[in-house]
Amino acid sequence: MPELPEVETVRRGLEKEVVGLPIRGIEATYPRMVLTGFEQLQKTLQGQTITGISRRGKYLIFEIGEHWRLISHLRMEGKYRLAVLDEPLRKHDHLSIKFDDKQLIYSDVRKFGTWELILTDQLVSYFLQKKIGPEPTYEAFDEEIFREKLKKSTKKIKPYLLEQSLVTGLGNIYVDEALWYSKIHPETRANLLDDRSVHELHDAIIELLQKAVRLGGSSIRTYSALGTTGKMQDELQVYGKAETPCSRCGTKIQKIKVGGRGTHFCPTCQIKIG
DNA sequence: TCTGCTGTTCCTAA
DNA sequence: CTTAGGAACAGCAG
Repeated sequence: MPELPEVETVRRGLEKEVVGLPIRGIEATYPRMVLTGFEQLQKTLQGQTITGISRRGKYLIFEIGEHWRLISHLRMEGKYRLAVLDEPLRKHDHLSIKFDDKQLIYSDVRKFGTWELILTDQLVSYFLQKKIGPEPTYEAFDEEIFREKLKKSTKKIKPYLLEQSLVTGLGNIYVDEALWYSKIHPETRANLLDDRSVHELHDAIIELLQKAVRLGGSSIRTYSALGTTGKMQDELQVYGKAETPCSRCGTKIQKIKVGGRGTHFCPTCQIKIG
């Protein structure tokens, strides 16, 4: 499910459903996905109450009591859903948190998603170490700093944005969208972007992700789970639109490969420089 | 059956 | 430092 808007939508759903509930037990059919160890997680969280759900970039953070934070990353296909207590786990369900009268199930076909239990004290250093950049808001995402970083790099802009270090939250869908809005070719080297382009890109990222959050994210492959009823997929301009006309100029949207990822762009609006 | 594709991230090697 | 490529895993389309 995972770019920032989808993760934020899941966060809001979880917040409504599980905050304030004491954890009665945790079950795993795939304990290996708990990188910090399933047994310790089970022992530590038994009886503790979920006090909040927060988010940093694409990471969900379960706040558990004062001292513990459970960091959940959905990667490509992780999903949460609520179920009655006696519902058995299905094929791709890996973990379940049991409450008094319901359970929260984590399901993930590709098993890429992870859970990590850390002390609250370690939260800041966790994200520092992963080099997670600022949140995509006007307050946190400073255009000057963005411009200076871009100026010092010859990386292609698309893969660079996917690193999460310039700004966090973009994935393969929204990065293509943001580059289309700011009329930048995805293979443009970062240091070749002029100030005007950088400005447009900066604002496009913020506006696009904020709009996607407002619309509840994009639901591309969906079934009943928290955060899967978004409307943003109807607003996409290039992602998944290969061979259809660009809404700005009518040219057919092209699909190429950049940094190993499928990449959609308008060859007329997004001219390659350099 | 085989290939290539998929909303992510991390690691290695050149 | 940069990039490319592959790995983790499973399913789907052609």
